[in-house]
Amino acid sequence: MSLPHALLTALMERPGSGLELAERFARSIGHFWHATHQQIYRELARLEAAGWVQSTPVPEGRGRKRSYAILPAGRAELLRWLGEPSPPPPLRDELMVRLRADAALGGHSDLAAAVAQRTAMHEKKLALYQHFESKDFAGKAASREHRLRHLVLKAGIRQEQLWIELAREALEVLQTPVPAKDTPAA
Amino acid sequence: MSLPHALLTALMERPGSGLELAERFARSIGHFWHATHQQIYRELARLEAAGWVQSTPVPEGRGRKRSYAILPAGRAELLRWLGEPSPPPPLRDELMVRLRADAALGGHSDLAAAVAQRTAMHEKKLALYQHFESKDFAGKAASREHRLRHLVLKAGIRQEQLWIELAREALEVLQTPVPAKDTPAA
DNA sequence: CCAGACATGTAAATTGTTACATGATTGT
DNA sequence: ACAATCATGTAACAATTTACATGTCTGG
Repeated sequence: MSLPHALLTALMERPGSGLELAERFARSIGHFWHATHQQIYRELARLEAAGWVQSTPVPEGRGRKRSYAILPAGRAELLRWLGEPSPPPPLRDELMVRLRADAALGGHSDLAAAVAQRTAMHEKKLALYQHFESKDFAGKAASREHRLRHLVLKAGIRQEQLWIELAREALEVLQTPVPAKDTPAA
Repeated sequence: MSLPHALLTALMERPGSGLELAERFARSIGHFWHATHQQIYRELARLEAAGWVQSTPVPEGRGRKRSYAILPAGRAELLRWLGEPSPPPPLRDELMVRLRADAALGGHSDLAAAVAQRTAMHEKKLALYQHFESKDFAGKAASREHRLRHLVLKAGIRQEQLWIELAREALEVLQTPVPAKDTPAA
C-alpha cells in the first residue's frame, strides 16, 4: 500500500491541509494514485502518530483547519521506501471482463454503447493531461526533477491514448453483426 | 466489483472446480482481473447461494472436489451486467509514486535497480502473452468471439509494451547523475 | 507410513468505499 | 438569520490480503 508514501511525497512537494491534499489527489497525484478525503484524513492522523509529519492549526483558515508538514523522520521513511521492490500493479479492468463476457455470451448486449461512453471519458482525461503538459512542461529547463515529473504525466497520457486505441478496436469488433448461425468466412 | 461476473464468464467458457478456476485466473483471466483462491471459493459459495451456479461433487477428484457450472439465471445475470456502465479502472501504480517521490527527494536512491528489476518481470510477461498469441490466434477463423478474445490478449500485450517503454525512459532519467548543487544547463 | 501435492476452507487484519455528522465561516 | 461552502471527522460496510487449518490422495 503506497497511500502513506504518496501523502509523504505530496507533503515533500508542499505542505498542506487535508482538503488541500484531497484536491491535489483529485488532480495531479490522483492520476496514478487515487484516494478519497476520508482515507487522507485517516492516514494523515496515522502519519502524525508515527512522527513522520507534524500538523499546526491554521488560524486564518475556517473551522479547525490544520496544515501538515513533513518531518525529517518522514523524509527518511520515504527514502527507505524507495529502496523497496515495487510489486506489480493489480491490473483490474472491468471492461476487459465485459469484453470477454460478451464473447462468451455471443453478443446480444449493448456493450458498444458503454464502450463509446467510456471512450469519451478517456478522451476528456487525455485532453486535460495534454493541457497540463503544454502548460507545465513546454520547453522549460530540463532538470532531473522536472523530467521525472514530466515522465509521470506522460505515462498517464500514453495510458489514455492506449485505452482509446483499444476501445476503437473493440468497437469495430462489437459492431460487426453476429452471424445468424455459423457463417464461415469462405 | 466484477469478481462474480469474471467467475460467471469463466464458467460460461467452461465449468470447473475452485482450484481449476484459480489456475485459470492465474493465467488468462488474471491478465485483466486478479483473484486469489480464497476470494474464488467464497465467491463461488455466494454465486451458488444466489442460484447463479450449481456445484456437483467430483468423485474421481481428491478430497471434496466440486465442479461448478453456470445456470440459466447466472447467464441472465451476466447479460444484465453487461448493460451496466463500467466505472473507470482505479489506476494505482506504486512505481509512479516512487518516481515522483524520487523527484521530490532529489535522487540519492537506488530506484533504478527496482525499475530494472520490474522491467524484467514485464518482459517475461510480454513474452508469455506473445506465446499465447502465436499459439491461439495465428491466422485462425476470425469469428466474433475469437476476435474479442484476441483483443483482450492484445490489450495485455500493449499494456506490457507500454510499461517497458516507460520504464526505459525512466531509467534514462534516473541514470543521469544528480548535479552537485544546481548546475544550469547552459 | 510419511512427504508432498491436491482441494477447500476459516480467521484476522488491512484497505477502501459510502453515507452521514459536526461545526465554522462567508455572503446575502 | 440563513444557505452555501469549507473543513474535519465517525460509523458502517465491502473488498482484499495474509496466514493458517483441515482433510485427501499419490508415490516412494
